[in-house]
Amino acid sequence: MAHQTETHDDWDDALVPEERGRTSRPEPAYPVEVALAAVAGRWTTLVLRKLMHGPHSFGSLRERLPEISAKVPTERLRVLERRGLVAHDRLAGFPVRTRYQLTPAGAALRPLLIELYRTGAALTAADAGGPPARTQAALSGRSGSPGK
Amino acid sequence: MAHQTETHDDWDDALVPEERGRTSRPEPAYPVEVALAAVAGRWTTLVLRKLMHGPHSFGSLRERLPEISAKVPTERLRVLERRGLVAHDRLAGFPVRTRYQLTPAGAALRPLLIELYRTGAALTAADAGGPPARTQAALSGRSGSPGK
DNA sequence: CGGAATCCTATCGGATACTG
DNA sequence: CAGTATCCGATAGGATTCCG
Repeated sequence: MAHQTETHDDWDDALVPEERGRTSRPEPAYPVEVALAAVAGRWTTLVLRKLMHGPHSFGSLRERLPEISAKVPTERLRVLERRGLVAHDRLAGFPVRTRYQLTPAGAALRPLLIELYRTGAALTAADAGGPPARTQAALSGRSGSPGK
Repeated sequence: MAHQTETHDDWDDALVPEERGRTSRPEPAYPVEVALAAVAGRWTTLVLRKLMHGPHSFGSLRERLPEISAKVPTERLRVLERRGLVAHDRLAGFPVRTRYQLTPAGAALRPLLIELYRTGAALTAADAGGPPARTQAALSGRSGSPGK
């Protein structure tokens, strides 16, 4: 394997397929950060999951998530809206009813939620199945030049 | 479609394939939360990405992530270790050198990182391509019984 | 070189109370 | 019913300093 003069920042094409992914800091435009920002925050994935089933009203969401406080769904929904992941409309008439639903962009988060579940389940299984994975013994003790 | 007496919490099998996924709060054992916890925190995904390429020393990591402060990588690495995602061994001898590398469990995060990038890139593209997605106009005005 | 300890600040999450 | 406004405690992140 050829190593260059200095940097061997070998960018993995699977992890960083584009040029804009080659950042050395967590800038907001970095795609991974964008996706994380979309699902970040307590209750966010649960709200999204509910909305994946279809539209929900404000109270309807709170019913399904009983332990959520008053402010949180408001905050979450507002952020999700600002990001274009959720939209709402008001069904006027009686006691005002608002309907929240995912936009196409929001619906696009579905594969990510599935992958999050899958990964988390796998990690949990690994926890129970095997030991803490102290791979120390598997490490080779090469003490060559530090490289840089 | 059969609806039961009260709850029509139709659980999407893709989103919630198992019984333990049927939670109404963000409990730590909920797989999605497990996965999110693994990649949560500033710089975490970047650290993981570096380690995906292979082992790194403490200083090596800081070199690659210049703007990271001293405490953060320590904290991140410790947390990742506690979760069994990273392991380290010390290459004794001269100025002590420590080698961090992913455990098999840590390497299992790779698909998630890829999916995060993919999703984030898609969201960004949607941002640039289309308007803020005020789908209000696209919402159908069904004013039937709220269901519950 | 590789950390641990300490301090400080910004932000988040939650509870409560009030408004449209 | 559907929010908004305010307060507050907990925590995360960053800088700095010191120790193995």
